[in-house]
This record gives sequence, structure tokens and C-alpha cells, in this order.
Amino acid sequence: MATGREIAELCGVSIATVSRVFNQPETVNEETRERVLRVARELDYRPNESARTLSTRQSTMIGLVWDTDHRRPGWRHPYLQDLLIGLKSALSAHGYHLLMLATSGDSREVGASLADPVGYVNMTRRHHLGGLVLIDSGSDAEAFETFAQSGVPCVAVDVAVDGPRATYVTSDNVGGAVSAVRHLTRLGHTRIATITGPPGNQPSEARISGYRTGLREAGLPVRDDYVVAGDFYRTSGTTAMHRLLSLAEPPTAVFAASDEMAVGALLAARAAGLRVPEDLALVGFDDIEIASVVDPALTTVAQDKPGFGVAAAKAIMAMITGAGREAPVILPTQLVVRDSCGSRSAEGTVARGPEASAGHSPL
Amino acid sequence: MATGREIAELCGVSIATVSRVFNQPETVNEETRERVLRVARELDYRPNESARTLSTRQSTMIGLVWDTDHRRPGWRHPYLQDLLIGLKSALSAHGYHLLMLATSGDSREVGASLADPVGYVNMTRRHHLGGLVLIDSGSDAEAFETFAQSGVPCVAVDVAVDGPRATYVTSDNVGGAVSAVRHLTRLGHTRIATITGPPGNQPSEARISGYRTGLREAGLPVRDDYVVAGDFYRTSGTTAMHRLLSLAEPPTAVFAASDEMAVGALLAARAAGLRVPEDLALVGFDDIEIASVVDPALTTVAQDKPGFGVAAAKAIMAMITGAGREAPVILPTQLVVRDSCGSRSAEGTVARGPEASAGHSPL
DNA sequence: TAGGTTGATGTAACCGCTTACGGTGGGACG
DNA sequence: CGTCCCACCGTAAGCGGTTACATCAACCTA
Repeated sequence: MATGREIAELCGVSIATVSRVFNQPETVNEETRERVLRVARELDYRPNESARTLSTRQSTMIGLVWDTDHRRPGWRHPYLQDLLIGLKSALSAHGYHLLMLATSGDSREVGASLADPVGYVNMTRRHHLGGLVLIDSGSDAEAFETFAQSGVPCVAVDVAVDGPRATYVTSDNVGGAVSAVRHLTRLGHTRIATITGPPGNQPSEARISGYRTGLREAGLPVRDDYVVAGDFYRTSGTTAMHRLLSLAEPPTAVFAASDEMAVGALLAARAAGLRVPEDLALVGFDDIEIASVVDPALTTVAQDKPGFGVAAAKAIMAMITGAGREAPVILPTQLVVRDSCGSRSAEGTVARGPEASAGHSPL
Repeated sequence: MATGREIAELCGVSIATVSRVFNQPETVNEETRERVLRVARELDYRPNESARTLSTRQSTMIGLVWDTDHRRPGWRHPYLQDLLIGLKSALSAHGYHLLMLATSGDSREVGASLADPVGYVNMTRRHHLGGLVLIDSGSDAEAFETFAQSGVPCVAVDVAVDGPRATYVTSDNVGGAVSAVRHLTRLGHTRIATITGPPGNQPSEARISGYRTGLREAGLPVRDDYVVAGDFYRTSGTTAMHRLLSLAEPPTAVFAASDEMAVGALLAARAAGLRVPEDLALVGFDDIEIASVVDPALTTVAQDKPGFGVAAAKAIMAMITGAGREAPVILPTQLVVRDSCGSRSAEGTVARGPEASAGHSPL
């Protein structure tokens, strides 16, 4: 590996000049600059990142905090891959890389895990990371708050955090839920139930709120027995559906707060001898891959999956260069109408209303 | 941030001793060692990774080379998340982290992309990465060869590479395909077709080979018109199925080299008025999430998804500490019998035979 | 012509840690 | 009692960059 010193000697300049060529090109004479660049190219010179970071106390890496929650071993993030794609591409535009922080193992490390966010924060300082991207694995909300308060630039996905240099990006969950319910009311449904996410989960609460708004909008009452709690998992959708079907006056339509639960509900309905969509209309949330595969294909509220990554990257870069915090980013959602509500629309038709995501509070 | 120097002063020792406490604890007197450790703990000391890397020319980071192929924009890795989970947890046991290399954007960088593997290799040297984990995004085989030849410790997933310090991890694709076909022949099928992955793709070729072996094992002929090429995508499964159904003597069973294509085939069969499994038996490969959701639930060859990550981590760590190359890792597969073949077995039943993965060449 | 500017470059300190090498004191040994 | 060895620790030279400050020539201005 060629070093700056070698280039300096070959060019007959000092290493300071070489450094300047790469960092403040305008301060060095054009002729020598060209010469340095040419030699650098010939030697295939690459500045040593460690040396640079050591000197400037600023690396070109962003930490990714993401872990599978031990309390929910089967949990998989519904769109991690898309998120990473967006994150990576947006970050690379700034020459930044993503460092997936690991949970300890190093004897020198006190132990970093989401149970000990401080460990991650220290990791951040150890590596002079520019900031952290926090990906929710189902129930890390409290831990995220610690990150956000630490002063390290943070952007959380799907968790509303607050801190001196922290922000978050999430979908317009309220608006998405409203559009789902609105879709059902327009089809004539009046007995609309919802299967929610785990209590306390922010997107879940927001979707419940949107559900209520949607009903009110149509002049329908909000019945407590039509709101049954799930946990985003498929099985919880099944049990919730059983419960709904056992009501004296079962709903004719269900809005599930996740596609997984919608699939669970679908299985339960089918097991109970109900036809979907004839006897029961179903709307999900997320638009994960299986939504288009189940039979009938699921009408659902789609999130802008790579958009999360791109928005997160933008926010974190803004907080690195700037000083303060950034405003939360609320991504619009789209109702994807398929077959699970009996709509006449063909598969894949997207009903996107500019009103779908407007005028509602973020979560 | 506390530095080694501060600790040294507080303890009345030299910074060399402090360093030794963390790197060669046995060479320092127990009493002073304890003292240093105590002070370090009090000050919440964390060794600066950049300084350490600069000095030792060895970081605790492994590069992750993974990119969405521009030629296949919709492609998603079937089990990236599980792979990452395995990779991360196994790596963290050694105190290592995963660095997701980004594709340039930095003015200092010549431009790194899979089209220019050299860029990544240079990135490796810049950051003094311990090695690279290469994740196939569908068609990077040639690029991977460049990585493998570069001398950097490399372990590829699902691509057989060769190099001075390179190895790979893949499933027993041959054995998996054999077990799939065997399952069909045992059910009495004699007209068994296969929908393959893209030509040249190694797992795909291996699965074809396993398909042939399985037929030969049962004394069945290999008919060319029963081998139709797909590309792992769902739609290719659909068109391939159409082709098969248009044959004078259509197959009664189909082994698809990916679950996605199996789903595509399922849709085509259904559209043609065929019942699955009554009129057509179907086996997939991968055991991705949708396999258990489609109706009928898909019988498929499951891969040990987190196992890829764990094995890759082990291999790369071995190559970092050791000097030479490691032997390729072939992970066993399991036939997961569900409903798409008309088997009587209940959902989720796993037929695992010790013979399933034995005696076949890797790819 | 003295003094002030400006542009281009060199000098050297520093970032925080690792490690080869040398020094010191005390116990074992002849 | 002199010598050798060994356990322990300090000194100092890096690792490869960045950057505040000094230097210096050339050019302006009064």
C-alpha cells in the first residue's frame, strides 16, 4: 500500500501538500496538484481510514443498531432488505458506510446489547461513528430513548424518539389506517373491526387512531369489542379473528394492523367456513411479499420500504453536517387494492389519493 | 473519552503497561493489572479503534459485499435477514463487526461496485478489514472470482470461489434436489419435470444434477422437455409451467428450483384448472416464508438459513487467524413436507433423512 | 524602497495505541 | 559473593494521516 509519504517524495513535495490535495484542493497550486494526483493514481494510493479517523476524530461510518429481540425470537423485520438497500445507496452517495454493530464478545467490551444501549453508544465513540440508525425489532422503544438522549446523532425507524440530535422516520400510519377503513366504508361495510399491534407500539397505536378516525369520518360508532389486540404475528391474527367471529354480531370487515395478522385472520376465517371476500372483507398493512401471494390476494396499506432507508440516510447526514436535530420524516402510504375486499379492481391496482396521508399527526 | 494516557497517569504507570493489561494481561503483575482495570472501569475507558487499527494494521471489521444487481432490480435475496442474524451473532463472539461496504460516492474513491471489485478490495485495505463476506445477488459469480483471487480472506455464499485465502458456503443442493425428487417418486410419480434457475448459476446447476440423480435412482428416464429454464423469479415459474402444460404428455409432478418459481407454477396450474396436489404435485426449494402461506402449503427443500451466516463467520475467522484457505462448507438441507404433493403428513412435518445430504458433490 | 498582502508550501505537533528494546531488582546458583 | 535469569515495567519509535503555524517569494501600494 502506497502512503502519503511515498507520494510526497516522488513528487518532491511535503506530505502536508499531499494531504491538502485531497482535502483542500483549492489551496494548492494547480500544477503540483495535478502532479500529485497523477502519482497517486499510478501508485493506486488510498488514504488510510484509520489514520484519518484518528486524526480528525470523525469516521465515514454510520452504526446500524439492529438486533433480534430475545423475547420475540421468530420476529423478522417485514422489510429489512429494502430498508438496507435504501440506506446503503443513500449513504454511499456521501461516501459513508454502514457498520453493523455486534453485541460484545470482545473481552475489552463491557457488553453491548439493546439491554445495554450504553455499550452501543460507547462503541460509537470507539469507532468515531458519525451517528446511529436504529431499527426497531419489535419492542426496543425504551432502549432507543437512551440512544436518542446520548447526544449521538440518531435516527430511528418506526419509533418516535426525542433527543438533542435525534429524529425518526415512520410511515403515515394514521393516514394509512384511515385510507384502509375508508376503503371498507365505501364498499358499504358498517361493521368494521380491527386487529391491532402490541399495546404501546407506536405504529400500532397510530393505526388504531386512524381506524377510529376512519369510522368517525363515515359516521360509524367505535365499538370496543371490535378492537382486539394482536402482536403483529400471524398467530395472533388467527386468535383475534376467532374472537371476533364469536361475537354476537361479528364484523363483516376487518382491518389488520399487519399483513402477517391479516393472513392469520384469513386462515381463521377460512377455517370457520367463511369466504373472503364474500363473507368477510380483509385489509392488511405493510404490503409484504406474501400479501400478493395469498388467496385471495390481500388488499393492504403499502409502506415506502426503500424510502425508509433513504430518508434515514438523509436525516443522519443532515445531522452530521448540521448541528441540531432534524424534523421527523413521515412517509406517505398507499392503499394497494387487491382481492380481499371484493373490490372490482384488478390485482395490483393502486389507489393513491393525495388525501390519504394528509392532515394527521405522525404516529 | 478517557485515553490510555490518563489511566496511566492515574495509576502511576506507563501507557505501555496500560496497553499490556488489555493485550497481554499475563505479562503484567496482578496487582497493577487490577489497579489499571479498576481505574479503566471507573473512567469508562474504551480503546480507540482507529488508533489500534492504525498501529496493528488489523481492524475488527469484516466487509460485507452485497449489492442489488442492476440487471435484476426486483431481485431480493431469499433469506438475507437470517443470514445476517447468523453472521452477526457468530462474528460478535469474536468481537468483530460487519461493515457494509458502500459503492463509492467519495471523491477520493475511484469507484467501487461489483463491476469494479478492485474498488472493494482497495476499500478492504483502506479499512484494514479482516476479510470479506460475499453475498450473491443472483449473478455476481465472475466478480466474486476477482475478490477471491485478490488474496484477501473471502468467503462467498452460494458461489463456489477459489483463491489463496478464499472459500465458500453453500447448501447441499444436489442432495436437496435428490430428496425432493425421491419424495415424488415414492409417491408414485413417474412424469417429473423441473423448473431450473438461470443457466450458469451454481446452485441451480447443482439442483439440476440432483434432479437427474433422483430420477436415475428410481430408474426413470431424464427427458429434455421436462427440464425448463427459469431464473428463480416467480414469473419465470409461471411461464415455465405453461410450457410444461402444453406438452403432449405433461408432467404430473414438478420440482421447482426455488419457492418463488414454485409459487409461479402454482398460479399457472391453478389458472389452467388443475388442482394441486390432486392433478399436480409441486416441490420447491428454499423454504422461504411464503412457502407455508400459499394454498396448498408448499412442500419444499429447506436450507439452514442462519447456518449460512454462522458457517461463513467461522470460516472467515479461521482464515484470519490461520494462514491458508478453509475447506468449503456444505450445509445439509431438509425436506419439509407440506400439502403440495398430496402427502398425508401434517403441516410442518419434517422428513429428515441422514442420507438426504450425503454422498454428493457440493454444487 | 519600506511595508503589507497574498498564494503556495514546508515544519512539526498531534491523534491514541502497540511493541521492540532496554533497564532494574531480586532470587537461584556455583 | 559474583553471575545469570527472569519477571516486570518504562522509553521511545512508529502507524499514516491532518492542520495550526511559520516561511518565503512575488507582487502591490504609498
